[in-house]
Amino acid sequence: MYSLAEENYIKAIFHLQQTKTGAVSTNAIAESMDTKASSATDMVQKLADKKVLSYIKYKGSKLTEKGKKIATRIVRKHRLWEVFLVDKLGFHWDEVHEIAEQLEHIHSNELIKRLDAFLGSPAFDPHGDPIPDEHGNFMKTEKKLLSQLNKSQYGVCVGVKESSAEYLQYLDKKKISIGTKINVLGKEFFDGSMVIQVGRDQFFISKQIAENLYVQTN
Amino acid sequence: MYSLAEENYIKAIFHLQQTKTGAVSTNAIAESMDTKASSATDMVQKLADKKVLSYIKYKGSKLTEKGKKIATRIVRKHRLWEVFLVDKLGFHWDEVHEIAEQLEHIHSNELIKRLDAFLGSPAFDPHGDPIPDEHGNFMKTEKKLLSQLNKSQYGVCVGVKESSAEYLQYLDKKKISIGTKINVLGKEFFDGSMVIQVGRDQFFISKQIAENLYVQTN
DNA sequence: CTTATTTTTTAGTCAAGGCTAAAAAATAAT
DNA sequence: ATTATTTTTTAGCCTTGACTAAAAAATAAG
Repeated sequence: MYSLAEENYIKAIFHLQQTKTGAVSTNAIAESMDTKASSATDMVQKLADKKVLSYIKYKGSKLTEKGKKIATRIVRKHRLWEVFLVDKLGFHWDEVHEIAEQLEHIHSNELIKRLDAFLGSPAFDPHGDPIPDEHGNFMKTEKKLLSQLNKSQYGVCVGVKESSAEYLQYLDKKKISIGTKINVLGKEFFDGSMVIQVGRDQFFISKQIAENLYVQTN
Repeated sequence: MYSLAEENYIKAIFHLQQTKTGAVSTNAIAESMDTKASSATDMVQKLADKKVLSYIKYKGSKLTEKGKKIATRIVRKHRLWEVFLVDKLGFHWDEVHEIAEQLEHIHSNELIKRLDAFLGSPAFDPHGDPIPDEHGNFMKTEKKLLSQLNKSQYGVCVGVKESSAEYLQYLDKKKISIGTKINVLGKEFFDGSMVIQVGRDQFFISKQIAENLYVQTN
């Protein structure tokens, strides 16, 4: 059994090595955990002792198969709980992260199995992120960023890259959620800004908005 | 915000002062928390500093109004989650305690409000224990112990005093659950044992069984 | 009303998980 | 190829919540 702190480190490292390739730096871990590098060093040394990750002094950390398994279990729990909060309790997608952050640490295999069944074994969470199955396998999707589309193309929103409450609330205000169809009416090559159409509304979005929204284009 | 350890102490003291009258002894707290008296002393001193309870050296502890409020909130959460686990996820009533013990520490008022609504604002948990409302008020019930009934009387099971998995499993085996009607066919005054009827079955039960089952008799 | 026993508290440790300050290694800049 | 700078680690300390052993208070027994 792993402590709350250990689980949170494992999850953070897992997410970090999704984006960056190779070993994850101690500083990156500390930053993402909102703590000091010295604390992160202590923790990765402990997790290395427990064979959860491989760690080379001054070189960084990389989760072992064991570590990845622990991480995907936590991610699975987090995302299933998010589905529960939105689908069953009627929460809004920008309100669930914090609560799921707590619920993901509840220990009970039976609970997860039953929760999954109760929710109809969803493949994606309310933000469009894939929910790993009980073996830790993620459903592969060929999604791209809205910013990669050009004029006259369109896509269906399938998820977000950034999921801060601010960003999600912006999307809400613009009536964009999972499943929303987005038409690109124009694109400015200088700054990457776009004019898009959502439902009957047309409006301008900055590059920053466009490169944090995933769309599917088939 | 209170730590996990603090919340568990508060809850334990709350339950202890339900049964025993007056202040709760440090030893009783230690025993119920499965820890040593010295640890309990440390904790009650800390909780007294925080005005959660009043503590007099060598005399024991008593929750303040503030402390009782915290405790009932935790009890409310625990029991609501138990209803969720049984009613929605199909768990058996003897399997839910451990999981609810974890879920009761999730912090979110909105979550509890929505969970309560989702479950239809139940007044009792799967063991027949009353669920306090959002103001901390328990529904009053005039239940008595099965052992208090005499020959030819009957009652409807409304709860259990003891809720160990062993006891609950015994009740299951005998097909006794909340709502089950129980007829007392005979009672032995020497040892308090009884012969009872449940559905079409008649069988013998010891005093120990009878005095851990609550019934309503109106 | 003393002595014995039980209960409770105090004093001193320990592990987990943080922190700061300083040292050491790696990387960048002259 | 040396400095300078950044990154990472080490060393030492703090808090929380546990523990053991010993002291002190309360209660029971003679």
